[in-house]
Amino acid sequence: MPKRRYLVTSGLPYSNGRLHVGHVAGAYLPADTYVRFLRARGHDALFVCGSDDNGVASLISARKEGIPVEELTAKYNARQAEDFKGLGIRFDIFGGTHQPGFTDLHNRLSQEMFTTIHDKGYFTKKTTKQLYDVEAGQFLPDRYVKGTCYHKLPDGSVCGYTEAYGDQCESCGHAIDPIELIEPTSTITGTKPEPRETTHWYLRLDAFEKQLQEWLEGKREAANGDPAWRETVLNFTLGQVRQGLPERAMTRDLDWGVPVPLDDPDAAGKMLYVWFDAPIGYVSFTAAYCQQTGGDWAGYKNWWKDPDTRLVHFIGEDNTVFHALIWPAMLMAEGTYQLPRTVVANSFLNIKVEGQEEQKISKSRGMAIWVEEYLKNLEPDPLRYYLTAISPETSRTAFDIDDFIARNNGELLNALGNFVNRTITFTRKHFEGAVPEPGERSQADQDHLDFIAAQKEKITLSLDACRFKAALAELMALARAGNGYLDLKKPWTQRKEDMAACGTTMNIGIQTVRALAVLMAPFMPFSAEKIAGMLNLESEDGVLPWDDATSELGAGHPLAEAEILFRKLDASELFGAD
RNA sequence: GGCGGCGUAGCUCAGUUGGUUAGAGCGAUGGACUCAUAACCCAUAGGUCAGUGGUUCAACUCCACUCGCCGCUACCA
Repeated sequence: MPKRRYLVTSGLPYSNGRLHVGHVAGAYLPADTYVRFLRARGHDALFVCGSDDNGVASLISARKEGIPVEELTAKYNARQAEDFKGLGIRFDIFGGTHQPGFTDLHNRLSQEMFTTIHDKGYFTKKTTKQLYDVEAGQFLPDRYVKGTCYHKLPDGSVCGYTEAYGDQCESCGHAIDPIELIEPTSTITGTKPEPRETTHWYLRLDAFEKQLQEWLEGKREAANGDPAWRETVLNFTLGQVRQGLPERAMTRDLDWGVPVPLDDPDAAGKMLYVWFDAPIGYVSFTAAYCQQTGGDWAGYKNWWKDPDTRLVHFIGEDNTVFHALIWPAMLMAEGTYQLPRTVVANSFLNIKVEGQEEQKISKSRGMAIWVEEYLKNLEPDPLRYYLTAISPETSRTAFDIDDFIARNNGELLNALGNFVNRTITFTRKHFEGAVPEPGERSQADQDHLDFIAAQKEKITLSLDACRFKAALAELMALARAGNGYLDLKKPWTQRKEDMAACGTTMNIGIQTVRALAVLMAPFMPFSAEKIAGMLNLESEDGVLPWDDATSELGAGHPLAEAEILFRKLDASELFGAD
């Protein structure tokens, strides 16, 4: 297999809060698993992420917490970085669009892209009326305006719902133009905003409709080693294209962000739209990485402008429109960058606790499992395992605490952990702490070895296709088969009758343990590392070469003492409210 | 209203171009074993694949409609 070069990104987390399990399951854990898999197969991979610090949401949060926005984003950037580290999600670089050491490069690259697109004529300059909060001194995004719904119902009356937000009325369901709201109120200050004129630059997405459509249509099938895109992403984006793509404003009236780099009085005091600069974060963090490791930030071009680099974005479903339509359109407009090869979008994760209905994860209602809290008491691998097992790849799924406990105890502990433990323990005890001679293999022995190879192949295919849940199920099938094999061969009986036959069984048992260690490493790196320790395997920076799953550990290879991989969990001792 | 998705065993879900008796895990029942974190293994039970109609030699799989649930509808990210 030829060595390939990958640039993998995870959607930038917004640096105005902590991370919960839904974030992890969406854009971060699958990406980390994928990168570990690529490296195990010998490919080059650069894994890039960082926080999204700009935009109005962090300003609002900073106001709420009563601290400067720089302080707020720095605080959450650091805490999120810790969370990722604790979970074994290992980015090569974790930057931030407004963090010290990153801002200069980020602003520069963002402004360059804006300028290039502007000079190529893909922006339209337009002046519109928007609501302005005089007290806060800022224009209000739709969502931050509240008022009475003006929408006329079929019977001729007016909806009149008084709690309607500026984007949509929850009572009649109609989309709202905030300018039309009756008695509008700013949700920031509670004052009445006034309409003011403002000028912005709109990206002409319509100019790229055809190009986007052809590009997306080409993603239905796997090609050139790139997987087929998920149907959910294609259905959504192609549906949008079919309906026609409107112009979208790429600038905002704000004082926090990347300044609009135009020599135009109308651009004074304006910033780039946060969704314009956020994906450029992937580029600027790459540049920062190049600067930190090789001294030359311009090295980012070797990743971003080289057609041999495969750019893969992992995101949550809410980011689909930005990563699969707007961002590619920006890249098409700019003209010198490579387009994403793959955009992997996961759906949201709901949460379910005993006695209650499944519901959305919610900060305000305390319905969330925070990574920080989890890591205080528990090991990362069970969470990595569970979140992959219930990965919302095709539709929403729910984090169910009872289910988490049941899977930890029944699958990780009883099936996988116990198999590793019984195999190592028995072999050490009866074969002087080393791998026994393979001896003569029966049909059953060969069948089991064939099964290992078959599972490795299935897992490889599934991971290549970014089907993490399916790959993990095949891994568990191998652990179960290991248990079945031992029960079939009964080495505890063989030991008394035919020591050589017993040695053959345990030799194959050890080969199975080794295969498990290699194949589970992308999913559960900490546990894989423990098994590697028991088997005295060489691993380079935590990477176990993928093909070692089916290469045999020789007779006489020493074994270390068995170590408990997973411990039994009880729901009552975990996950206190909030 | 428009776009999209979902509805498969008691529970959670898989079913990759339509093709033989529809699968897995958990749970339940019965049996076996004792190397192991009282774990593991084997067997059995259980489904009119939401419903109706259609295309086809053949449909869980394609088409139409019905019922139920959900998401999105774009300057909040």
